[in-house]
Amino acid sequence: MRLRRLAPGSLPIETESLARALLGCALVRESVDGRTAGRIVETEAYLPDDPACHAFAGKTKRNASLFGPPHRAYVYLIYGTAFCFNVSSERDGEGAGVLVRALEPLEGVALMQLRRAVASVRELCRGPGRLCEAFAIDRTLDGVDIVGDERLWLARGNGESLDVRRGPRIGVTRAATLPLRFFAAGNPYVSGPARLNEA
DNA sequence: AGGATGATCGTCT
DNA sequence: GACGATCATCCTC
Repeated sequence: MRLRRLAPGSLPIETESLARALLGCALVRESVDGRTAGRIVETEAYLPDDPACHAFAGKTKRNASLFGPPHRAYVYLIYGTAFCFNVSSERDGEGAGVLVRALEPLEGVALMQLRRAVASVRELCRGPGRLCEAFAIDRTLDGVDIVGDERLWLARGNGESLDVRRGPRIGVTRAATLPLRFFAAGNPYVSGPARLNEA
């Protein structure tokens, strides 16, 4: 499959715009075991001065990537069991980012199945922790430049436009009602409860 | 040094 | 739908 890198500078900096722009792009992971790729179908924006954003309480060692230049990976461990992958946003020095919640598998399905021990293609990357496991994304990739890196990078979408909807973010306890989750309507690879994927 | 917390997942009913 | 696993990180003492 032909995967073409995003042109440098083609992604927006502002958080909500970035969350929208990432939908439809392909995420590509190159590892010693081979390549996996998937189309981004669900994202969540975590804004500056957003109580739900990890950057809200200030810069720490863990969340430093959120405060760096835009379009860097921010990877962290949640509940001791799963990694979550984000793309940093806003200018250098400002803490914000976009969580990637679900991918539609495009390439390397067998490798994903090996890593996840799950046969169902639908479940391979349906959820932030699942996609990180399928793509072997962990803290060693924290901070990489998602546009220029060789191991983890973004590719252009295939041109077909997605029907983008928005709604409340999943699993957050603070600022729970803000409609900052973006997803492709009707796409079976989108995570979250069905009732939130209709509107 | 110790305790609370959490942007999840898989399993069970 | 409910619940427990599991641990890096951060805050407080």
